[in-house]
Amino acid sequence: MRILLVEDNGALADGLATILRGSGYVVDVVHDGASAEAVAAAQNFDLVILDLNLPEMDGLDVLRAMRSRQNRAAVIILTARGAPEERVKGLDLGADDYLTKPFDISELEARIRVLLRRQAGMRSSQIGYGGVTFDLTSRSFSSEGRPLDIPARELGLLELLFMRAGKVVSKEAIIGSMTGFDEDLSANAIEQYVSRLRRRLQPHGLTVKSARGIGYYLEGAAAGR
Amino acid sequence: MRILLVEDNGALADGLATILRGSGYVVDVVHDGASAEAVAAAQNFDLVILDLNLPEMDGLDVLRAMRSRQNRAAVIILTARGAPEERVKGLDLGADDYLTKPFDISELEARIRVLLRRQAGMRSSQIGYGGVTFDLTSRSFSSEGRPLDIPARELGLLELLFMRAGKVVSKEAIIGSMTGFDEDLSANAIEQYVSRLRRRLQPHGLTVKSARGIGYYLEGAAAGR
DNA sequence: TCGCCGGTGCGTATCTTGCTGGTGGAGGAC
DNA sequence: GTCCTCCACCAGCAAGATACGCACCGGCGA
Repeated sequence: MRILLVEDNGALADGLATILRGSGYVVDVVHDGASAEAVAAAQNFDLVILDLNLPEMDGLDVLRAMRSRQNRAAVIILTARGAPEERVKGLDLGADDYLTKPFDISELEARIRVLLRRQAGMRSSQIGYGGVTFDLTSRSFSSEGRPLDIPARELGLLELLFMRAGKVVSKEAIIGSMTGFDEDLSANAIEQYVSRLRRRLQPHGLTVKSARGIGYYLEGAAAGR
Repeated sequence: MRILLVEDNGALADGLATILRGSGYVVDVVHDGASAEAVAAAQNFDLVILDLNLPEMDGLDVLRAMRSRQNRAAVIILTARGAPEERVKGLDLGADDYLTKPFDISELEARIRVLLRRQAGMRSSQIGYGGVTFDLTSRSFSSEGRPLDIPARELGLLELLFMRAGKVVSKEAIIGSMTGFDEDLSANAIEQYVSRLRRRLQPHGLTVKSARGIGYYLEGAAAGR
């Protein structure tokens, strides 16, 4: 986990950096707004701890610049100013949290854990295959950021194939997982869905291959988690 | 956007709920830990505001129970206790933020915005889609600098679609996040809002697409998050 | 009172679903 | 290599499901 610490008070910066390193984070320190801007633009950090009172460039301006550059790192603001309007402004500018000096080190560490935990949690719900990604939470497919418009039945089949990610799924297994107790589907119906899916997916670099007499599987470069 | 407020002090609960509703959130209120547990288990909320001092069941236990059930809703803890160890404990149990009473309403609202924004994967307070931008801070839409005048219900729906950033949102999810306990909405009503929104948004280059049998999503070039 | 907002009911247009049947190709038997 | 069988594929179709938008009504605030 990589943290950028922006703090002009040398003693405080050193102390914080030492403690955070002791907790296992990789910490880079800069002492003014302009360097913060430059470093944040050049490298990727998971988290930025940002003092508001900075020489060269105000902390809020650093934040604004980062966000306008689509930098998605989490940001914790540190400041001596306690005015509520200040805090609200910082938060609305895109900060994720706010601590007023003097603060408790263990509380800072707890808040860091919260933010890193959230970031980790956000990532894990997508599966990519070929040019297409599947979002587990919304159960929807998208290609290049655009949602794919797929009817329910075909979507169910595609989801199944995605979950088995490139392995062959037998026709019986497909029928089994797409029907309830009292319903049934002809094997031909499955072939029908496959045919329709193929046509729909062709522009997106994803193909459904058939294993003759056995079943179907996805072909395309696996990508993502 | 749906919020669960857990607070045993009746006056405070009423006051907060009124203010939040005034800001356009759907707010449900419960007064003790056991009910909080039950309600959170049964329904989906975008955010839970949780007092720690509760009858029946401690706030931290409610939080623990939620997280162990994989409930991923954002949680803000409210408490009179100011001890740093208390805060650290709350945050490490899975809370996303912590406010000590007495707190500033505008700060609470700012922190709510931060959490909702983060859930949507956004880093700044402005979201652009097609020719329309949404400002999280003022919860208002504008096109080419001019504010758009949209009735409350339609605004809620459009906000939801914006927050999901072009992903498909199921009709059930829409109904869920637009209604509280005792209310309900017909599926037809949603279709109605969509229809009205479409007419309203057409001049501004923004279209609501329907994924038949699944839900709705926004179409238009996404810009800024 | 008027006008706007929120919500329901219903007829119509559109899309999906599952089947049938015909065609073509794969692969085994000889 | 040739033939033959079986399987996969797809066009087309009818029935059913779903979304759409209009008409309309009640409520509330100006």
